[in-house]
Amino acid sequence: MSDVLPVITRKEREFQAREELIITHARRLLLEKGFQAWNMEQLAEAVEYSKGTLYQHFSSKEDLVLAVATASLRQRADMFEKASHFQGLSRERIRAIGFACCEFALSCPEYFHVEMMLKSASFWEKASEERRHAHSFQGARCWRIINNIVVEAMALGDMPRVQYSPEQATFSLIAVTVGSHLMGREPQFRVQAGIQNPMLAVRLNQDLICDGLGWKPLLKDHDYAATDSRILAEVFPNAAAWLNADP
Amino acid sequence: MSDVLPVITRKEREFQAREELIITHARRLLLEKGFQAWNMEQLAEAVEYSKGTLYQHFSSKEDLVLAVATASLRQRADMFEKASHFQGLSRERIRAIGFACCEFALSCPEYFHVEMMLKSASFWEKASEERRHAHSFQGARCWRIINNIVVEAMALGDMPRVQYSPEQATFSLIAVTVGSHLMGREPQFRVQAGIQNPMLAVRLNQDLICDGLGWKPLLKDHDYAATDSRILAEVFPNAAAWLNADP
DNA sequence: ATAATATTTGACCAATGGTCAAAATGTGAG
DNA sequence: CTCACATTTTGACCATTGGTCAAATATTAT
Repeated sequence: MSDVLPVITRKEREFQAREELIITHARRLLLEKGFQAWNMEQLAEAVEYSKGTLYQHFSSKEDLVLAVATASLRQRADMFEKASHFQGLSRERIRAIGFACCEFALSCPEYFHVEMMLKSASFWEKASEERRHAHSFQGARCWRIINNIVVEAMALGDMPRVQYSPEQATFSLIAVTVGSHLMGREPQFRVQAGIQNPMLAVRLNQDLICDGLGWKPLLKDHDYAATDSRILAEVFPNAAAWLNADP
Repeated sequence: MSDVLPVITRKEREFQAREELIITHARRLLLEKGFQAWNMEQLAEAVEYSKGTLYQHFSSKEDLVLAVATASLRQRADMFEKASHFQGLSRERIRAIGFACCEFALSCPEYFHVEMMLKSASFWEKASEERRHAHSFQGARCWRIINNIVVEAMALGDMPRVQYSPEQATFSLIAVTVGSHLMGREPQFRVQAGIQNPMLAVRLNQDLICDGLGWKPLLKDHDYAATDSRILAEVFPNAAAWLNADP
């Protein structure tokens, strides 16, 4: 019961707490206004510190935004990890990941757009080396979790391994997911496509890819509604009724 | 043979030519540097006019970038239209659109990222009303061409119409395509997925969606290599060997 | 209490999107 | 050709904002 063990001092804890505060407010601004329509002064006011203090945490506005994205991405990986422990068929497990991704998208609605933003070279290179590394690390976590399930599915014979490599299948799943989340946020597309619940559209598209990959059991050969109930109950007990609704 | 008919005067032609010049250079800068890492002064130098002249064409930097995106999108719709005249089965025709989209992506590599950029509210509202309208119009053209083929496929019985509405199927195709193009441009993903040719990955993912939709004939039931040869020969005679290569 | 150290602040700087009066160019009548 | 008028182009100028740093303030140690 001494002060020796904790290598994190009170100061450092306060510093970290402040960093989280800044990130939270920056995330809100990103969601409400995008990247351009707010400035560091406004953010400083919002967190009740001065601009100079912000720059003790982040080397640039880009560095800060990358930190926001990475925080969200870590949450995404955490939720993927949790979902990956779901007990069931390989396709049921990838389905749990699909739910996790929707749950995540509801919790971090700004994420996918921010992620697209920081892909431009000029953005990336204005962020600090550590933060870039941290972001890549969390991205790799997400990739690995999905890829592991795909590899396992092929090993179990749930998915044919002749046509596509596991990495290609993983890429397909990620591409359709990102594309669906991005498009599902566009009012114009939502109207044209008559989409009421964008998350349902995301999961539908994931199903199409899985069926296309021949990932058994196919949609028509299994009672996935029962699976969904289990996933919601076991993995997201608090999420409740956000997905099945199709008004 | 008089000067009466052309309602476009020499001045107006020169004005339009200069606008195209500006858009072309802006597109190059967007591709090389993204949105932030160049300024209107540099662009003015590049086109050998002054900053003030640029603002006779565009009300803001955002307005200019939207013009770039719309010019690309018009080209995309034109190529879709051309591809949609391909004679063949409904799934062969949607395949021709898939090729058109890859050909387009090679010709306008900056497009998808720029498109994502202008989805943020602050960006959109800094552009002029006319340009926003022009952009929506070209977007609707692309949508309609795809949707028409989907509707036709369902009418012909090539695709089951019970599970998904044509609009949902169209949305799936667009989402997977956009997602694949975006992800395929990320070196990190390319390495992880072992992708040599991103365009091949895009078309593969489109195939997965089509198979998932039950769009007959399925990949395994038809000689699509022959179809591809026909598409390349008939629709893109100049494109030559950019796609089948799988080194 | 006081000195030493660490932290916070906001005035300041440089870069840049956007404006506009003045300069330059084009036009047409005499 | 010349001059007056209209149109177009220009770049100095302004306001905003990302980023810096010396001074002010707070904290800690003696």
